Amino acid sequence: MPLTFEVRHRDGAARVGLLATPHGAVETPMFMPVGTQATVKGLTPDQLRAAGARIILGNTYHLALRPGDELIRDLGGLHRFMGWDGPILTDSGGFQVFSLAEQRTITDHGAKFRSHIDGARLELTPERAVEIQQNLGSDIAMVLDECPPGDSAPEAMREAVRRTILWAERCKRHHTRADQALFAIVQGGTDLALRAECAAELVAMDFPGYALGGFSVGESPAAMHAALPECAALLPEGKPRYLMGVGRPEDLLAGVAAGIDLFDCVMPTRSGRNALAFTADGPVRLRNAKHRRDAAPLESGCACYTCAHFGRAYLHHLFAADEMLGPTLVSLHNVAYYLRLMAEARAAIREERFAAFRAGCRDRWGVA
RNA sequence: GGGCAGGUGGCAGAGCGGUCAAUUGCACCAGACUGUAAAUCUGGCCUCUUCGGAGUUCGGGGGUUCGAAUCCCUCCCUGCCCA
Repeated sequence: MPLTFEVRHRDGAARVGLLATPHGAVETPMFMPVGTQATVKGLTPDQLRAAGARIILGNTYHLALRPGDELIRDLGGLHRFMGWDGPILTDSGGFQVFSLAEQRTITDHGAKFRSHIDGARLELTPERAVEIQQNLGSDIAMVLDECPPGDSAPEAMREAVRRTILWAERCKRHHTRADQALFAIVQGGTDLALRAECAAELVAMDFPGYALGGFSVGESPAAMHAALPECAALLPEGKPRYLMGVGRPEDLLAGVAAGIDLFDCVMPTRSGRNALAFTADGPVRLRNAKHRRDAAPLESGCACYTCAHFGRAYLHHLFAADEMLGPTLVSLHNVAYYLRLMAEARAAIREERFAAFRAGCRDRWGVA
């Protein structure tokens, strides 16, 4: 078995589980930092591990383009290539079908792209997406899906669901690597009937794990929060559930409450590079002048390397001076904060006080 | 002492008769960031404003003109070159 999953505690719909992969086991709910181009931007594997990261992401589209999936295969696979020996999940490139919309056309055969690097034409088919991910050797691969914008017309949404199902089937048929699990992705936007239809089809194909895609793609956060519980409930109880691309701390807790096990998001690292830090007391914009003389740590009580060694004034200075250590230190803290939040959520679920924990967090963040 | 070149918003630096409250960059201030085309992007940055505008600005003073940052006179100041 390339992957096992076991639910160990429940608190309402929220659950604590253990996900075991060929590169190690991780407790869930878990947040996965995003390392699109075989690097979680600005952080070394050691720093990631120290921040609490146990499983990270890589990207099919980016790595196939550069340096090439065959090259990575020949060099021993993605784990060895990037020096990360823990579990890796690779995204299929489905999100690039969405985010590179300007230079792409979609047919049932696949998505034709224009490389964002040099403009070269290339095509990502379900089969090719699987092949790339098998070459990368990730522990968890994702099916190629079509991820329409949140404000898409109902017909476009239905078409995306139809194609996502079609592609999932082809991915599954093409997938042969025994030490890799292939997860399916449910689309359908905030239309619950469409979600249900998509989930039913995919569940019938019996994947080892399921993701909810197509969230945080333009719809309101409130609409996403409202749809999550029902969407998560459409997925098999005993298999891992992954909410793709989400999100802010409050979105993560909404997902956990709905019964989601895995999350990924660029937010902690991208925001970290842009001087926005997440803390138990809400976001801190380190470029703001009010931190110029503040010797206090970014977050008091935080055990991360950044908070243990530096004050806000120093971090402010690093960003003002455009020093590369600033993005690194704040990314490090943000990743540590996200992972601590997940650890606290797991503890709260074990003690069956998750709802109170979530309410307390929202209170301190100042979220309405 | 003589010659030349200049003095524009925090800084650098455009503009050289009206469309100029004045291009642009930097600095500064604030905001955004959700399966990474992002160490990125957006907005603000003379004063007041009921956000429609209004009032004062381009070294100082005087003048020409319907109209001047832009032309003339004069004074002050800076840089370079020659004595």
